[in-house]
Amino acid sequence: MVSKKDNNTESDILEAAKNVFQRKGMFGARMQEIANEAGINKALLHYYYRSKQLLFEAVFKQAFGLMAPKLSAIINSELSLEEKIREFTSNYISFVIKHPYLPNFIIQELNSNPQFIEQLVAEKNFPDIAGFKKQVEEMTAVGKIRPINPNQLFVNIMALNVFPFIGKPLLKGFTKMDEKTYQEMLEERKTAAADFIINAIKLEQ
Amino acid sequence: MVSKKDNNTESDILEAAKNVFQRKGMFGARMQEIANEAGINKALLHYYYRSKQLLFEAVFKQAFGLMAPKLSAIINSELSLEEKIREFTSNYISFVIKHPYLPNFIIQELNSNPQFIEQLVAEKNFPDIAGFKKQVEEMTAVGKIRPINPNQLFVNIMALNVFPFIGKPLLKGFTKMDEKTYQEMLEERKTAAADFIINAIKLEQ
DNA sequence: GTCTATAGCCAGATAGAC
DNA sequence: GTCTATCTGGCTATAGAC
Repeated sequence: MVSKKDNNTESDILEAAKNVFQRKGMFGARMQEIANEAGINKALLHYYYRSKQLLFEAVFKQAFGLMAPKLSAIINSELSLEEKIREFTSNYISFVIKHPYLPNFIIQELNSNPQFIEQLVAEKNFPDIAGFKKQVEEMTAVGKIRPINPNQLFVNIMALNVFPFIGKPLLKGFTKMDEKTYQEMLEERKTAAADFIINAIKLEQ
Repeated sequence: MVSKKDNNTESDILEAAKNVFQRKGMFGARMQEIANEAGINKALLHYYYRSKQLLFEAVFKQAFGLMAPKLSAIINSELSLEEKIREFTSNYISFVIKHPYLPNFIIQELNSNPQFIEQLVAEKNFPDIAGFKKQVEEMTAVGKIRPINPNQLFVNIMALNVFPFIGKPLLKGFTKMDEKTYQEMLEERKTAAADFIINAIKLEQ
């Protein structure tokens, strides 16, 4: 039995580190700022996590671990292709509206630390999408959807869901949307993004 | 007349800085590494650009200035909506295949330096997309496309074009594509992404 | 314009008291 | 476990010779 009392400091640190790392990234973050946000002392960070690098990895793995299973659960469910797309889009956008820094954090760190990927793949942290690909091929074969490379469809689904969060400043610059309008646009995407995808692939019978 | 000789060192520095900043970001980059890559001494960086911050801004503005006009030219052309989408998608993807670090660099820095946006907007560096929006509304009004919020369509177009570059490590992890397959997928997107968009909005008459 | 040498600062990490 | 004080290294920036 692992003792469960007194794990407050440790989880306070992780929570504070999450906030700071997600806002500032690995290099932009300061241990002092994390300590302040956790309401403790710098030395304690090292007592619990030994180094900045290790603290960062703990945060990253927790963040990634939060996203991956949600995706996996839907991808590998018994739902029809159309239902999967609607379900995933709606769930994902709702989730990320509550954790807006998450996608950018993950993407950014994966881009600057390619070794993370190998590690994550090796540890089987990536949900398998083979079932999804097969489903797309079957739907194509029976003429229910327009022929499409399953990888392309997967990329499109991810792009339409993730990019509005990562590209927010850029998109706001172009479209001149204010913050409120942007949030409404994101809300609308819970169904609008799925509609867009379904329309793109569906064949009238 | 501004003298044009002897601008080699200055442009060597900018080129080296571009490479390092795009790979490592503002905080990850080291002045020493930039100096090495430019084949000169650290002190010279300061001689030409005064500080890391100013050098960074020079790189960023050059990068952003490379992308924005291409987009603007197409958006504000006389092409039909469908042609604009096909033209933009094909041009953008071809361009970024040659400059793969660019989108991530721009997005990342816009996300961590919100003041950049205000500056860019103030300096009118963002192409105006009002003409595009109007075109979408007209096409909707005459029943040529499915009704869609023009902002949503714009977001979708950007997402489908930009995300495959920014999310590359993530997408490779999920789809298990190797590097060669991934590049082929990107090539295919020059037309496939546009097809996807057109199919999503087009109405059979 | 270009270099070497170094100042000055700041952040991560540690020692050691309590 | 938690704190204060301090070490240490690395990085930006500058001084000054050539």
